[in-house]
Amino acid sequence: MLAQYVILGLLMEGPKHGYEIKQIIERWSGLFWKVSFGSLYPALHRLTENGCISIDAGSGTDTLRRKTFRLTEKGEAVLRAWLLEPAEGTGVSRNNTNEFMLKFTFFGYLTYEERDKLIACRLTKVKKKLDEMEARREKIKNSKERPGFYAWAMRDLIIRSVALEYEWLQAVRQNQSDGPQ
Amino acid sequence: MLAQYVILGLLMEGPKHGYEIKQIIERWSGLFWKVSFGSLYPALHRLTENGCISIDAGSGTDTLRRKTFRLTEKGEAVLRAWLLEPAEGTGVSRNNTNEFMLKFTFFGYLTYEERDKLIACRLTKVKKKLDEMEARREKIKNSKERPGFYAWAMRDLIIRSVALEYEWLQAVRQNQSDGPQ
DNA sequence: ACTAACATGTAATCTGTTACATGATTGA
DNA sequence: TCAATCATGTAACAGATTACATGTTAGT
Repeated sequence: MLAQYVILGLLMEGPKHGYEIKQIIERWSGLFWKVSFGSLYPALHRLTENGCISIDAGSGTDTLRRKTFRLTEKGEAVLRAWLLEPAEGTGVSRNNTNEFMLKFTFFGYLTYEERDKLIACRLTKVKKKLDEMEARREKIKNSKERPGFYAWAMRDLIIRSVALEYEWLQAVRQNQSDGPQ
Repeated sequence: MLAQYVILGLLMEGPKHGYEIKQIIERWSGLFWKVSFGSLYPALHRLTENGCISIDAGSGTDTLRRKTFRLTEKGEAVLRAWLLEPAEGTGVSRNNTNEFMLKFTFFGYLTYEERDKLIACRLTKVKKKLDEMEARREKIKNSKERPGFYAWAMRDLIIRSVALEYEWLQAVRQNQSDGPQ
């Protein structure tokens, strides 16, 4: 699902073939996001049928039969629409392997106003989550619930990682005007 | 898959019924782990067939027909075995929504030696990952690759979150002897 | 000659979510 | 009485991984 948008995002730089896309994703982040060929190629086929990407004429006929995929105008529009809708979920979450992080990576393709608004929106959400988590921690502290050392420490790390995202977002917001691009 | 182990871990505290287990998971961490009924109940059935848990006699016959599940000796052994095998994957990763975190929560059921060994193992892995990531960042910095402000900032957050886990692990290792339990 | 990496693809499989169905209990 | 929550369960569906199949190219 998200794979499709990552493909579109990477093709913004220029045409690429499938294997290349996988390599970039791996390099660019063995970090928090992986794609297997079993989902990459079907995704490329779907996007081609959609008309979001096109296969460059002549490609696929060389000895390595590699196909060069190119972003279409429709694909660009679809990417933009996806980037502009605020991501659900905060911090270390289950499914959405941080949809926000994935979108964020491509924020350079938005205008300053657009991305600043998205970052502000995210900032509000993360702050709210952080407050909730800290309030919940206080509540547990003052109750008879005794969660044991390890459950408690786990909660501490989760809260701190959300706090880290919050501070990071603030710094990003400050610096984005100074940074390259 | 992981749901099964979480069930076993929670049943260590005492018998519970399904709905209760879901509530605990939600409370205990709307944080980074969720279970839907559609996976919880089938998991409970599988575990019952396995002989890892048993249904208390008489339960399921009251008006609310709720069933009380109890950990068996086999279930306890299966949980222990799972806790003792070092978790794969580091930090913010795709699938394993931090298998380590999930295991860590139940470390209280292991001996001091067992959990200290696991934490030490984790510490080594996280340090290695962190070093790799920092080296990669340096390499990119000194090359002509210019990833743009947002891709760069994304990388920064990922590295910092792994660094956070590293520092947290060190603190946990220091404090576990002092803490409760 | 052989191995590793390049390159694309499909099918079986697994796992989990969503949506539905059923019915009891509690409090407003 | 009505809504919310308690309580369990199934079936359809979506998504992704693994394993397999196929063939090329480059380096040792």
